Amino acid sequence: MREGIHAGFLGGMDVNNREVAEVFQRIADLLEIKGEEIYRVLAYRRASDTVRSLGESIEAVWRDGRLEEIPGVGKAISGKIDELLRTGRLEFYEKLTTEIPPSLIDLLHVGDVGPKKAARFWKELGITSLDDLEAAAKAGRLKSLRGMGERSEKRILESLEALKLRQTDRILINQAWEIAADLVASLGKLPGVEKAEVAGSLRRWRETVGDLDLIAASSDASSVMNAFLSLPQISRIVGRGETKLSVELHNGLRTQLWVHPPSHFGTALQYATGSQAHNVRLRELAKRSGLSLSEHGFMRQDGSEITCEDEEEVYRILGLPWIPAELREDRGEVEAALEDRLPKLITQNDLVGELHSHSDWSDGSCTLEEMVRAAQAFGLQYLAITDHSQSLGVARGLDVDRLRQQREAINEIQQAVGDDIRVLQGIEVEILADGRMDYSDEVLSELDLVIASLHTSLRQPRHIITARLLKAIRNPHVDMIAHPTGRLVGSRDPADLDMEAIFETAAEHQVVLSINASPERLDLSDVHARRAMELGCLLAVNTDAHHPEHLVLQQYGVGVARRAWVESGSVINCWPYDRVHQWLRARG
DNA sequence: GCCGTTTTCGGCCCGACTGTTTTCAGTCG
Repeated sequence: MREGIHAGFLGGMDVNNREVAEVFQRIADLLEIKGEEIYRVLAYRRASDTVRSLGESIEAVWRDGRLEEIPGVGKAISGKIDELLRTGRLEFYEKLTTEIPPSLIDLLHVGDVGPKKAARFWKELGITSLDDLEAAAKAGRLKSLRGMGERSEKRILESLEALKLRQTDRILINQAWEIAADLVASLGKLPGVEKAEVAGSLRRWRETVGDLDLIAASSDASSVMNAFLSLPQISRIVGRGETKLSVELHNGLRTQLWVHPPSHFGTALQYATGSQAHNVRLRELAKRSGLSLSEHGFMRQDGSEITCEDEEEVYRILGLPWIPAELREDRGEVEAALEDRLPKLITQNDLVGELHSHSDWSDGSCTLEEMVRAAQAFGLQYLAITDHSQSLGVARGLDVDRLRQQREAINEIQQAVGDDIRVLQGIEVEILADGRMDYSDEVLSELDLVIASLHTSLRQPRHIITARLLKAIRNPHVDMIAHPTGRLVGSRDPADLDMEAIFETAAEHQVVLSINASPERLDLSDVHARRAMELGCLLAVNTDAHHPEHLVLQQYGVGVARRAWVESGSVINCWPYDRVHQWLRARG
C-alpha cells in the first residue's frame, strides 16, 4: 500500500516535480470525492501529469517566470505552484484535507470504488480507510446503501483481496512482458484468432505496468473469449461483454482482452494502446474534421462509418504519420506529427556494442571469456568489461594490481576470440563520498573506458551530491556516468540531484550519460533521457550485465530511449567499433 | 481550471460493462 502524504508533509522538504505533481494529483482526487465539477478535477490531473513528465526542474521554470508556458498550467495552478515553491506548503490543499479525509484517496485504488462511492462510504457509513471498508463489507453494511447490493459488496471484497495480493500498484516491465508474451502467444493460437497483440502501457514500454491489455482480431469474439478463459494463467472473470473480457490472473494481475473484427483492428489497437491522454488528443483532432473516433472506427456526421484494418490508416485519416506507441503520452507527439517532425527512433538493431558489463573478477557471475563469447553470440561488435573499483568491497572491487592483471587476461581473450568482437578494458569506478575517484588519474589513464558511478552515500543533500557528481563529470578521465540518479524503480528514490546542471555539464564535457537497461533501474528515466538529449548530451544504452543472460535486457533500455525520443545518432554504442575506439582515444 | 483557425465564455473524447435499476449512474480504460 502506498504511503499517504498528509497535510504538512511538504514542510521543510525540497519540493521537486514529483512532489508538486503528487500534490495536484491528490487535490484532483479530493475534489472529485468532494463532488467538484469534473473539468476542474481534470485540470488538476492534467497539470499533475505535465509537471511529472516535465524534463526541466519545475523550480527552474518557476524562477524564470515561465510556469504558465507549461501546457495545462494557467493562472490558478501557477499561483499554487508558486506558493508551494516559496513556502513548501499549500493552503488550498491543507484546507481541502480538513474538509475531506485524505485517507479516502486510498479507497480509489480498490476496483469498483470511485469518487462517488468513496464519498458515500464516508458520509453514510463513516468509512475513511481501507480497513474500515473491509470491516464494513465483511459485516454486510455496504449493501445497505441505496444502489448497492449483495454483488457490489462481493466485488469490492474481491478487489480488496486482489489489492492485498498485489502489494503494489504496478509491476516491473520485464515481469509484465514475461507474463504478457506467454498470454499473447497462446491467444494467437486460439481458433478463429487472426491477429493478437499486446496493447496498453506495456506496448508503450512504460517502466511499470498496472494491468495487461491484450487485443485479438476475430470475427467470433465470444468463442475466442471462451477459449481464452480456459488458459491456465487465468484465475477468475472480473467482467465480460461483447467486445471486452476482463480477468484476473493467479498472480493477481488484472488483464483486459478486447476482441474486434479484423476490419476494425486498426482503431481497436490504437484505442487499446492509449495513452488515454493521447487518445483524447486524437479524438479532438477527429472532431475538428467532423469525425467521431472510437475503437470501432470513425463516424461521419451523417452516421456513415469508416473502418480501419491497421493503425497507419487511423493516423492517415487524421492527417498524421503513424506515431510509434512509445511516444503516445501526449508529450508533444501529436504536434510533432502534425508538423512532420517525429524522431526516427532508435531500435534494438541499432545497438552494436555493450559498454557496461561485469565478470567474476568483481561481482559478475561468469568468466571474462564467457561474457565475451556471449556478447559475440548476441551479435555485438564490441564489449567493454567494466568491473567494480577497489573501494566497493561488497562487489569485490579490483585493487590496482588485480586491475592490471585483468588487462593481461583481457588481452589473452582478445587473442583467442579474434577480431570478430573487440573487447575493451573499462572500469566502473566509484565516485567516493567526497567526489574523488576511487583510483588515481594515472591508473584511470591506463583504461580504455572509464565509467563513474555513485553507489554509496546516495542520500547526501542536494548541493553536496550534485557537486560530487559534477566533479566526476569534469574529471578528464571519466567517459561515462552509469545509472546517474541511483534510483530503483518502485523501491528507491533517485538521489536529490540538480539534473539540469548534470546535463549541462555532461554536454559541455561530452561525458556520456548511460541509460541503464536493467528493469530495476531504467536510469536515466525516459523523462531525464529526453531532457539530456535536448541539452546536447551523448547517451548510451547499457545492460550492466552481470551474467550473459542479462544482455537481452538491452530491449528495456531501448524502450526507455524510444520513450525519450532518442535517435541512434545520440547513442554511442550504436556507433561502429572504430568510431567508438577513436572517440575514446581522442578523449585520452 | 484551462483554453481559443467557429469562442475571452462556453465548451472540454468516447464507449463498454456492471449492478441496480425501470431508465441510469458509476467505474474504467
